[in-house]
Amino acid sequence: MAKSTPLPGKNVRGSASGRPIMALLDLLGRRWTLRILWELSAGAQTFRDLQTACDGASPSVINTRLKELREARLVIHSAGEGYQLTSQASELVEKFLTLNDWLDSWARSLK
Amino acid sequence: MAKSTPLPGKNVRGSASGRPIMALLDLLGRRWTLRILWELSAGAQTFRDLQTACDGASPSVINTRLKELREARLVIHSAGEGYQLTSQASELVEKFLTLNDWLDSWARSLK
DNA sequence: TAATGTGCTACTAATATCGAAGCATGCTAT
DNA sequence: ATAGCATGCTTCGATATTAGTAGCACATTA
Repeated sequence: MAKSTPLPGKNVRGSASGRPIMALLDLLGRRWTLRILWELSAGAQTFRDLQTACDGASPSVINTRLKELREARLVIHSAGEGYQLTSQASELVEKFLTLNDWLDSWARSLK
Repeated sequence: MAKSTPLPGKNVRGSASGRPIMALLDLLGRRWTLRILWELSAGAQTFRDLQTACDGASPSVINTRLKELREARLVIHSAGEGYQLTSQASELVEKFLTLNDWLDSWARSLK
């Protein structure tokens, strides 16, 4: 059975509760998903640019992740611009990945 | 070659830059990692309780994730208490805990 | 019309994860 | 002391996911 896109209200891998947080944790816990959101937070990218930015990850995975992110309305594709975050995703990435201070302190603590 | 724990300053899957953000994205993008942090944010848990909370995920994966999280100093294990977040990890998880409004709006937008 | 860019799909191989079983240690009650 | 019981795992074959390479279809540009 093919893995389906985790969305609020649906059963997701590891939880049958339908709670949005579980869908989000499942979605973001797939390989390359966080990285893609991160790379797109810098601005719109074409499929190939995105692939390059992701250190040459397979097109098959990139494409699967983009499909999931589009179903989850976190990414949209527009002909001229390429792939970009929805405003909703921008908010998420802002909350989630504005971690500069935290990252510095994490890195220091591990030296 | 076995997958190693992604840490700041090291080469991680998908990036040779050593940047802390890349280590974090790799670490958090592994299955169950986000979920474990989420479950532990409610308080310390024993290995088995954590496994139950994670809907019966395999002990092998849970154990691998816990090892990684301990190496990354995001989780500690104390004999009496079980597994728990470090203060650093708590700060990080704050980011998820403050997502309630975002999650509601995400869920609504997908109905 | 040939070259280039873009967004993919198809396929096989490698890796990661699942799922069940079970082991070792340290309690605790009998 | 010993028979449970909880905890923290380890092992292993089966299954699922991801990686990696090749190449197709369409559009634009030269």
